[in-house]
Amino acid sequence: MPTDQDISETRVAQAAERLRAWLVSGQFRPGDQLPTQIELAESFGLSRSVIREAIATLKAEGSLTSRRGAGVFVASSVTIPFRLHNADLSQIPQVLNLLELRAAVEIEAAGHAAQRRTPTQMKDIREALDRIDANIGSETDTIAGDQDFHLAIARAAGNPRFTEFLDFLRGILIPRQTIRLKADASVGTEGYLRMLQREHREIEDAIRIGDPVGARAAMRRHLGDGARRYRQWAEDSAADTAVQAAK
Amino acid sequence: MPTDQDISETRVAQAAERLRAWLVSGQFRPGDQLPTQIELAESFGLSRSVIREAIATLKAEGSLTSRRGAGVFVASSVTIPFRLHNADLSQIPQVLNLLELRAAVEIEAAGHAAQRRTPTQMKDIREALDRIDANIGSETDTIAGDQDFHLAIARAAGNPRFTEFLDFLRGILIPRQTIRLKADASVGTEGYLRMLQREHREIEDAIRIGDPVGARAAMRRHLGDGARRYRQWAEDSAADTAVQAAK
DNA sequence: GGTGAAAAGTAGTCAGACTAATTTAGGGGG
DNA sequence: CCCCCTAAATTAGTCTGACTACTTTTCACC
Repeated sequence: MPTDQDISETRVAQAAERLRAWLVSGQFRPGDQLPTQIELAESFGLSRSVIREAIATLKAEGSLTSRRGAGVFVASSVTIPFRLHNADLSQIPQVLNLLELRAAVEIEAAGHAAQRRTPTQMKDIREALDRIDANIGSETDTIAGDQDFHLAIARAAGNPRFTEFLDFLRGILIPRQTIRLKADASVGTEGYLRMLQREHREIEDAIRIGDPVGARAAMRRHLGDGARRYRQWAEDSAADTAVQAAK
Repeated sequence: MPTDQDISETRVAQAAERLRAWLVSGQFRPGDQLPTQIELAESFGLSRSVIREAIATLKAEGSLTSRRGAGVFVASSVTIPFRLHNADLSQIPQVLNLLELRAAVEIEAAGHAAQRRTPTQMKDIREALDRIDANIGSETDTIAGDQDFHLAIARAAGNPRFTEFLDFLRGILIPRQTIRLKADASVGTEGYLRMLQREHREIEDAIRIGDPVGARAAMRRHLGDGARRYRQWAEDSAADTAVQAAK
């Protein structure tokens, strides 16, 4: 059985990291030419092969381009990738870990929203809630409404990175969430949705009156409950489905 | 004016293309081991360097992994990339937005750590603090110690996704942070570091006694102060440095 | 049959040389 | 003075061979 633990980073990874830092810090701006590979090798104290592989990595990520005979250049727009490795979302603990990460960001987003939301953003939040109320019979519309509500809060936080990151996690978790809601629905759609709406209202209230502590607390409660419900449902259905052997 | 058109693909690109074809065609399935680099070089009629760079490309894309001494393998499970677009960190607001995102995760990590930390993890946190005290004269050691402290807390949160994500953000923000510390240092290294340590101790106390609310509050204060200090320094030095033309 | 140490196998790193392309510099002609 | 052509310098791409660090396998020993 392989130990499967990456302890020591390779020098290629280290070099790539240093180069990424250069790009991101603005030391080299889009279109700029990097030092020659030989110079990089000398200044990093590494061999040219390692530098070349690091550059190959950044080229694959879209951050660098190179022209034979000319040099290595910074691509027009720098994007830094973050990868979720081993994202096996059939594993319940994996999903819970991601839900927890998302909760961390959403809780803080609610707090910022309470301090920064514009009147327009407040209106968007409120309208999302009203839409859920209106569609409380339809499953799909309700899911969409719930997404809208959380998205509106993220926007109101006034930090585009929050929106970006939550969009990313949402994309991963939505399929799971849909299943969860269906499971909950079997218990009793309407009652469940009304409870959700109570939690939503608490969040909205705190944001409206500009109370960041209250907004964070309400959001924490809301997401904590959601995670608990998911865990419960997952364990129940796991007991049914019996076995899922190797990975 | 450069022709700027890549007409002839490099051999690295060709090799990467052939390997990609293997993966999508299902000739090699997730978890499978590829032929050795030497065998690949021979069968492709290319040098090992070219094969290695092609592999580096596919690793960057998340399709392959390699284990030193063992071999190259098809990535066993999905890796989902999250990209920070237009991450121009020479812009101060951009840095502040990322610091805020990091704070959201670190605050929650401190809370989880207070509830979940093992005795060993508690010891790691404490040792990181002691190390900062011991090196309170040296700049570089202190920065490393600070990183270790925050890293130990992230680990103690018991959710590997937190560690992963914070590592990612740290890699981006470290160069900035280093600069910031130097700037602060000019004001008075020792006094500044002692203040940092006071904040650190508060966090550590709360985690030790298992108080998640206190841990989150202390971490929020600590990171909030850090962001304020960074903003202050950035605005000051922007006024000074005025211009930085081309190189 | 289990165990531990030696051997074999494999990716990671380094050094140097050569190839092919671009960029720069210089010289000659208009 | 400018333009164009050629030659030199520069630079990324490729190849070779060696060595290191780590893992897996083998095999003798208990």
